[in-house]
Amino acid sequence: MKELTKQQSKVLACVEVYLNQTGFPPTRAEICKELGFKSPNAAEMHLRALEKKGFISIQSGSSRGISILKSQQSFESSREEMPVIGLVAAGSPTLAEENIEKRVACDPNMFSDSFDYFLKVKGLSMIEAGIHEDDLVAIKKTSDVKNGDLVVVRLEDEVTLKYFKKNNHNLELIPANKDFRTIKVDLRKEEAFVEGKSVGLIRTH
Amino acid sequence: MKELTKQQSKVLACVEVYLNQTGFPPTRAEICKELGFKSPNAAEMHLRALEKKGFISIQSGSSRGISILKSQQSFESSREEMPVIGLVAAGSPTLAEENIEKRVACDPNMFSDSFDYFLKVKGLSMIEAGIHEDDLVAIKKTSDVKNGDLVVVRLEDEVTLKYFKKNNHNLELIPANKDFRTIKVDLRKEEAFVEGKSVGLIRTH
DNA sequence: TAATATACTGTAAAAATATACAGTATAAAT
DNA sequence: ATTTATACTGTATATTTTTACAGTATATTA
Repeated sequence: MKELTKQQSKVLACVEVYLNQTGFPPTRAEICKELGFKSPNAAEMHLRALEKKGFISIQSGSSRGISILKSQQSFESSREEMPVIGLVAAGSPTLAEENIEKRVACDPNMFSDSFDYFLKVKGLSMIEAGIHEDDLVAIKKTSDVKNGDLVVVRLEDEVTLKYFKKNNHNLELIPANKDFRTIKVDLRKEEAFVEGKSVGLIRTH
Repeated sequence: MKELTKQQSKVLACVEVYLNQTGFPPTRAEICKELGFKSPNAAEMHLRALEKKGFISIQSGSSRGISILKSQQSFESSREEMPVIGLVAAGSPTLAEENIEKRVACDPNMFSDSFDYFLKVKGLSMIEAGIHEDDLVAIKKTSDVKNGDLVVVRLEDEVTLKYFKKNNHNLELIPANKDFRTIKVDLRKEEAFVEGKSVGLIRTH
């Protein structure tokens, strides 16, 4: 029921192209001219079908009142839906589809630095830094971090969000909660991978 | 010569917002309705000026034939530039141009509820709620708030962000910091205006 | 074989829209 | 003191546009 006929697909493409070129949607007559129809009703019927199938909405009575709901050519990288990843205990936070809890539309440059994904916080280890459970921390993938940065580090099979402090081979991952202990890593004996650092945070109240 | 007057700027913003919300540009009449003009010619003249200054192009004879050439606020199709307002001591936080510190591109529905602007937090009165100085709290304009909500309230000439608690005529505005005192208002003697409530928060690290 | 869906043509009227024209008012510039 | 630019109101009209109605044709389904 949700599939488009060949002609409906053409009409939808025509509307999208027109929109991209002019910045506003075409009239029925313009669609006809573009696709070679001789009656505005041809375009009208296709638009109605597209609306019924949920691809567009038509604002009745308004000229050019067509809004694209489902874009046909929507697989462009221009979408700014940032993935939200749960802080899973095992394995690094990958962007594999199964780890993505949801996506949030926002500007990748809304913080001082760009970022690659959101990490959903579990636990209370950073509570005194004002980071609560279920907050979304914006993570920029990088291993270029300084002491004091809030970083995502993977140790063995555990991923953690902590303050970063390193002196030679001694790495400390410092929580912001008196009830938690600093994780100390001797880099000569154990491995630690810096996955990224936080550039911001969002929370839903 | 390329600078916009205040009104031209408003009209351009109006067109851009309309476009983002509906997917097509507004008519002259719709601009008037939005901005409070009573003559379609008011919109017409501003549009002509915007065209002359190179911010838009108008396809003569076409309804809604407005194309944005230079966007005032460079935002993408599915996002809006949400205003950021400083928490000023005097007066209510209005969206007047002079109160807007900057704008942040993001999805107005990124939180559980839609919102109207960001309030930039001053002071530490909500620190135990994980709300820091300079955090941006997303505010939805409403007076429909419940006890426990994080609200923006105006008292006399002071605007404050606190937890809301009301019993009959006793209003309490509760901070989240032991060093601050709860503000108690007897609504029979003093007035208090609920400007809105928080639906979320963003912070730049 | 009839019914149904797709895909149109052609016409026309009502409604939406752009846009010209004639004014008014105000503040800043000359 | 007069011009100039900004910022409108109010009205009217030609044009654009939507949209309903009446058909035609063809392929597919029942």
